[in-house]
Amino acid sequence: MPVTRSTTKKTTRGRPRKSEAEEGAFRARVIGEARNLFARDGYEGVSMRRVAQAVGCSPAQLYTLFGGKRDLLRHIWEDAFSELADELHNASAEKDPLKRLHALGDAWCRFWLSNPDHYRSIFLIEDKVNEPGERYFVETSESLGALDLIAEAVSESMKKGLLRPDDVAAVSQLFLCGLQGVVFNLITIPEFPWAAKEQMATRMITALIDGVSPH
Amino acid sequence: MPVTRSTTKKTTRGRPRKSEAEEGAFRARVIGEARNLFARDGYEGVSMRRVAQAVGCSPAQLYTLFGGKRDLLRHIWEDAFSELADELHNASAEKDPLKRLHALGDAWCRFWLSNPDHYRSIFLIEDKVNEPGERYFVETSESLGALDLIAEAVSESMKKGLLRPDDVAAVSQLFLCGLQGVVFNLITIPEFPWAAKEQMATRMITALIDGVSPH
DNA sequence: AATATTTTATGAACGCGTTTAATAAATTCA
DNA sequence: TGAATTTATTAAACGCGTTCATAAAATATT
Repeated sequence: MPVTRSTTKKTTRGRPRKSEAEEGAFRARVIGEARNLFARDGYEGVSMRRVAQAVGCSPAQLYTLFGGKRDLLRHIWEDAFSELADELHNASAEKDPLKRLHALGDAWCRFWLSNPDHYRSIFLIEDKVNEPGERYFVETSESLGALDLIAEAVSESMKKGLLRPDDVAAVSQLFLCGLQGVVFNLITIPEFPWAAKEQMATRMITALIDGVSPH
Repeated sequence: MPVTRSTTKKTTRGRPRKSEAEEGAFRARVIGEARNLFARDGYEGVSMRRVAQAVGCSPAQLYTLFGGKRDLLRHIWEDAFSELADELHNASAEKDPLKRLHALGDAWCRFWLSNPDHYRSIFLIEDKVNEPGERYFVETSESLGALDLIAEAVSESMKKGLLRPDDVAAVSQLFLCGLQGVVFNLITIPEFPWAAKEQMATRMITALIDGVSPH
């Protein structure tokens, strides 16, 4: 066995590796082209072959930089997530923790409901469910960053006696689930005659807040 | 234009149509084989070609009886749904409408959480979102039958003053969303450290009931 | 028996995501 | 200048869901 894999080979014999800058530039170009195509024709409407053609490389080469089509898509989400992060940040400006909690939930729902295509691409997929470790949702810090903000508001509310003392994580997750449920149903079953489609998110938030309030 | 398409042609000239019995038997056979395969190897793990081979016909013929792979799957759900319907029916035995509401939500969540593969196959799909009209979820009466039972419990609870008077449909849908959110999150992000995974459904139900209770 | 007609069944193809074996390119060493 | 070696790139293939033109089958009419 080679005792130590020398940290940096002084001289290598074969073809040199692409510089990180080169690789980064190529990645960026692929992501850019893919974003355009996805935006125009949707995730399902764009094939890897088409992305490759737009970039000017072979389909196979895409797989040297990205794990697959979904992984490629993930790099595009990050824009969406940062936009969501902005809105959550704005919502966090509210001082009163209960109002903030409400604002956070509202922002979350409003964002996804106005970006249903993103939502579908991200959450509605059954592929490769059992791939352990790297999971897109948990991976993307911005996503569960919302949970952190919620947890903060919940914790603060409990300290101030605005919410019944309880397991902060559990209550926060309850909120996330409620919001997720509203968004999920409204997006996946849009033709169902939902009562008060607009107020449903607000309704969920107020109901949950009431439900975990003192008395 | 042919004035009247005669209701039943006395004699037709070409090859006679397959009798409904024949067609039904064939359908049943396909569904049976498909169910076995899906149960063994999962939805993604079974190809139409394999189903056809198991049945003993060409892949193309499957498309004369079923709209596609997903449509084929839908016929298999119906078992699952009727099982769910049974459990919901049991839950409906409870007289007290609030307790019944709780039992219904509990049954719903427990069912899906113990059949995550079914859940994923049914709910987690982004294909053909915009096909108008025939939508699997709404279509399957058993599914929103749960909503009817919930609505009944909600309505009765309101009449008895156990819940704050409100739009019955809206409140019922709120419950469905909350439950859906819990199940969705627990199933799609199983590796996340959910606090109190088991009690989460109960927590959601009680919180929502509290949230829409008087005072 | 031959033909026309209607329905059933399928072989072959399409584009898809992805893998892989082979090739091309770029460098160091002899 | 070659040969060796390492990396980059791709052509070809696989199995997939699905479609469609065509073939096969089964009947009524001539």
